[in-house]
Amino acid sequence: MSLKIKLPDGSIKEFEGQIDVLEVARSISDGLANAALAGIVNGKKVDLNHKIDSDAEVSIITFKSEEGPEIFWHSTAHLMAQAVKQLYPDVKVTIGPAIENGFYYDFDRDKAFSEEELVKIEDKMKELSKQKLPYSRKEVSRNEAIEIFKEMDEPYKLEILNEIPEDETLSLYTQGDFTDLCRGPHVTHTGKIKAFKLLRSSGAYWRGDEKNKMLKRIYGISFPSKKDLKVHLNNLEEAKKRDHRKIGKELDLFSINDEIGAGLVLWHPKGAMIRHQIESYWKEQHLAYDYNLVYTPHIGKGTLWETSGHLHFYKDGMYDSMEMDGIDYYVKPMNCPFHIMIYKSSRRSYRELPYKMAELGTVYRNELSGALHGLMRVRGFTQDDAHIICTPDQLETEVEKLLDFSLMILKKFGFNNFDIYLSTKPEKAVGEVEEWDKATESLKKAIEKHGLEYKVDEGGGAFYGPKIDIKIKDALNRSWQCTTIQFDFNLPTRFDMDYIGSDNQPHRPYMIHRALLGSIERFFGTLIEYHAGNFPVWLCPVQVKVLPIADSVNEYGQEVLAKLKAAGIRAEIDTRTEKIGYKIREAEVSKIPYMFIIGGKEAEADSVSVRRHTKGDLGILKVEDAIKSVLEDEE
RNA sequence: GCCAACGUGGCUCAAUGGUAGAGCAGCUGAUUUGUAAUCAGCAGGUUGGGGGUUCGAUUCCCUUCGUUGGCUCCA
Repeated sequence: MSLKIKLPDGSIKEFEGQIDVLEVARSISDGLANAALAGIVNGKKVDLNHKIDSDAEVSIITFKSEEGPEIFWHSTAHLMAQAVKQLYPDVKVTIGPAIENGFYYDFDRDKAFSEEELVKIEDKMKELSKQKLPYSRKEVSRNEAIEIFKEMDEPYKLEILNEIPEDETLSLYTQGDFTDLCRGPHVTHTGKIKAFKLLRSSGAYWRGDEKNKMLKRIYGISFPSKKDLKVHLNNLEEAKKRDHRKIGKELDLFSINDEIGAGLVLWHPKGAMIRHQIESYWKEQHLAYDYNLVYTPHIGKGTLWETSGHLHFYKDGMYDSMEMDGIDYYVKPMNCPFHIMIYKSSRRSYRELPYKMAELGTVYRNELSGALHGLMRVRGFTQDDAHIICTPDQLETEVEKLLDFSLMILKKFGFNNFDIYLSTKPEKAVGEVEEWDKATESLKKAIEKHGLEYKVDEGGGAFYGPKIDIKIKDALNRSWQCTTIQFDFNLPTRFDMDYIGSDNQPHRPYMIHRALLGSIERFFGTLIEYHAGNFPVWLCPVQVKVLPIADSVNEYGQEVLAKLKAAGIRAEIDTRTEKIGYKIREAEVSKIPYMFIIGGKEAEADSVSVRRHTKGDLGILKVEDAIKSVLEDEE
């Protein structure tokens, strides 16, 4: 956050860090005569040493804060907690932060909050908002805080307080009869919160740990005005329309069948055609970039998974073993061990490195039933997996190439907006610190070389290495991880991988796992939502629909169809005896990008009337020209 | 797995403690049509599965499976 304000004497002051700007704003807007203009920066009160008159001109020049709405949401969370405590005094409060899209507050209560109760809470919040209760800050020592929350009988707050060092000073925020332990900042008073909506209630484990008690969480969103709220709720409605599950059904792309099993996807002909296009492109590009395409089995012996460590670290995620000839086999949850075995199938020289293997490898993971979500989280999926085995010297170049390659592929699918995350060493990790540093640095350099913005997830790496993740957002603004580029300091050692260097000595290679699309299923889901089913032309299962106006031109229609097919375009013809409006509607609903409409006029002039999906009639073109424009659109 | 909500013909949805109805899709016939729905007829459901309460349940209860929203996890 940064704050820049202009004082009455014309001087400008700037602040960085966590600023309780609203505290500042209050001093200004309330126009307290001769009030000291003060703010809170990084939790400390800052006196700006300026006495101002009630009508003095103090203006905020810039106030930048990524967490801008979060302050607002967090204040709303407090307001909600106050309402809940007033309505249900026995409920214990826990925590209630702002999140990416709104806020939540977790309460300890036996019963879940019903929809009617949410409405009741909303009404109470409205009431409290009208009272314009100021949020006041008070600083206390930890021990004072403990006394206060003991008095209030809030065990969760006490649990938090007990973990805080004794000499720490804490802040409490109080509005009306409600006090919460909170770092702040907050809006000035509850009256600022004019529009809010409690969206849903759900269960959530205390501190996110399934061993703990399941609390009852309420999610909500708020805005300074009713209009903003309306726009937001409207956006949510719009977003639902592009839900991949809905579009997948409407366009007959895929299904998930109860009788087969949860999280197991059936790709229908149209979805399969899109997948075929994705995979063909993927293979073509990998070959062009010196990857070796490989195929590996779906199951492997238990001993293999013991060596890899999966049976130790990942057993819960694996399907149970099956026995054959007294030996346990497991369905693969990952492809790595197989690729490693290909690498190890012969002595490798440094001259062979980097050695790259890529496979569209189908894996099965036992995801929790409650976590399954359309194509986004399934139990059987195909990763576009690759492993790059290289020397330490090659690391940086390889990472850079990889990022280039990833971005090129994502762009081809029309993705231009995504979030990039760099995840660094967690506390528990294998490998040397220097190795981690070197690898992390090379990842960072690669991103920065592209001038890309990224967020650092400190300690968010896997235990076996740092990684870059690229996430794409879906219709409901949830982000889904697609691309992942991960280092691995674990498997090369576990499998005792080596290569013979120029010094004729064996050396341990570096290994990079990467998936660009992530899984074909999730990628497809994201693709559907991103384009709302209006896929780029090169992916469309049917690119052109030929629509004869009457039976009399069906024959000409067939000729046009043949020409389209000869040009390599996926085309169909609709020769049913229906009105043209009906045929067009069907093609539009199916989101077919091009309609070639033909009647007597077109048949005579060797032409077609071109209609583009969502754009309408583009006029009459010679068949060859029409075909050419479709082909151009493919790129 | 946990906390909730939901589960009616292929799809979208309606109805009731007395045993299910519409639109779309499908089928049949008529219509030969100029840029987003031609008309008519037909067929289709033991209301996710199992159990219970009841004279009677799809409607109430239990259980199971699944879906949805979260928690957790992750591609």
